[in-house]
Amino acid sequence: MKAGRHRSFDKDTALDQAMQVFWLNGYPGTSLADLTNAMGINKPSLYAAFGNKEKLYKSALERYVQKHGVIHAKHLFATDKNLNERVRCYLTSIAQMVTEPTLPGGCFVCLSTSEVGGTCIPTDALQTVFNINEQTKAALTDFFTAEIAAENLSSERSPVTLANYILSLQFGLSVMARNGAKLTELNEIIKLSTNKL
Amino acid sequence: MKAGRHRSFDKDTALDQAMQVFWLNGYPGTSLADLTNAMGINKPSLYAAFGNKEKLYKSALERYVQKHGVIHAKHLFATDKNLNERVRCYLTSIAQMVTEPTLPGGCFVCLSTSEVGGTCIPTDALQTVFNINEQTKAALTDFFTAEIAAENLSSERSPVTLANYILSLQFGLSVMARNGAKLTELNEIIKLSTNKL
DNA sequence: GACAAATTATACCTATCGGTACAGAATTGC
DNA sequence: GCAATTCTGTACCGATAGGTATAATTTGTC
Repeated sequence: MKAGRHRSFDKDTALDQAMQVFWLNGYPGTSLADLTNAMGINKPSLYAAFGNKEKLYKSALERYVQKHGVIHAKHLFATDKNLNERVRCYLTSIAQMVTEPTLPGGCFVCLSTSEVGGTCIPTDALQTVFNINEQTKAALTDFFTAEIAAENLSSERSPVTLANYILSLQFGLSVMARNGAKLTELNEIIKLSTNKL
Repeated sequence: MKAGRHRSFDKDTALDQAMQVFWLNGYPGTSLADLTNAMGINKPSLYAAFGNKEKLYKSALERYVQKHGVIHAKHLFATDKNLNERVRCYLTSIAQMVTEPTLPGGCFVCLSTSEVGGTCIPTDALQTVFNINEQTKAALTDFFTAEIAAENLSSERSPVTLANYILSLQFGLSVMARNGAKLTELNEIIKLSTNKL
């Protein structure tokens, strides 16, 4: 055990709280006071544990991906369903999350991407958002490449185009959720989107 | 002519500048200094002409709708194309705008909708955003209702569902543009989205 | 138990936030 | 030309922004 006074809060729990605040309000809309209130700590503790606002934001984004982002991909690889059903389950899983009442609503990465254009988000954080989206796109591209190779899908359209299509659907669902759309509505959209893959 | 010193700037031009700043940075990401710099006026002039930050934001949103929002609908009613082509032209028109290099990128209303969840946007402005989206949805619903009545479209799916689908596509295109997607990529997405309405 | 190391709470820093008071400058009606 | 009116520029307001110095407190090591 290392010497010195012990941290009186759980770092991961505090990061979860910070993530939810950023998720709700975005980067410029979140103040340090918002963060310390939600995390139940004071500023020096925040800076000692997480660096600064920007680094905390990046950590929150990465935690979001781990906790609420990667969990949906498993539906794409379920062995007991055909391609259409799997993509539908994947998107429905996302739709459930973005409308989940106990969460801030929408997708944190989508909000961050929307805010990316502005001058108020530090360059490093901006790059983190781009990287996350690039990873999602790459994963979807790989998925569709494999599906085409397995002849579950026509090769008429490129895997990249299909990946872009799904990614833009995810974004669309997220913003719709922020606009107050209900899960049933999102599921209707998904049905419409995936009946012609 | 009314008495007193004349306003030394054009109100509509100044509003256009403000709109672009809000469009780029969002509501919490835009400061009064950003606004006055872009508008080329100082704060008392801004307050005299536009009220305050929130009212200016609402005015900017309404101007956005008039200047960059309503112009796309005409493609839905072109008489020389079938339904699929018309919807495609509508979405392509939007895709062009959200990727237009001389504009801030993405859709202002989409960004505002994304930011709606937070606590930093005043309630009135929030309501304005909801109203705009409600109008868009209503217009699309009316459009699809008419198309079904004209037997250009199967009545399997409700006009509201179809409207939600198109609206979520618009949002998806907007966020994709913010993520750096090129117009050609967005057009691929649109082709994929509309090839079996 | 003394000391070194690490965390805590308070208080403070400068800069900027949204918003305004006030004085001077410009314009019209008379 | 003068009064009334309206806008502009500067300077300022209290509050809050992100961030930190400092001292007190808690811990493991010797």
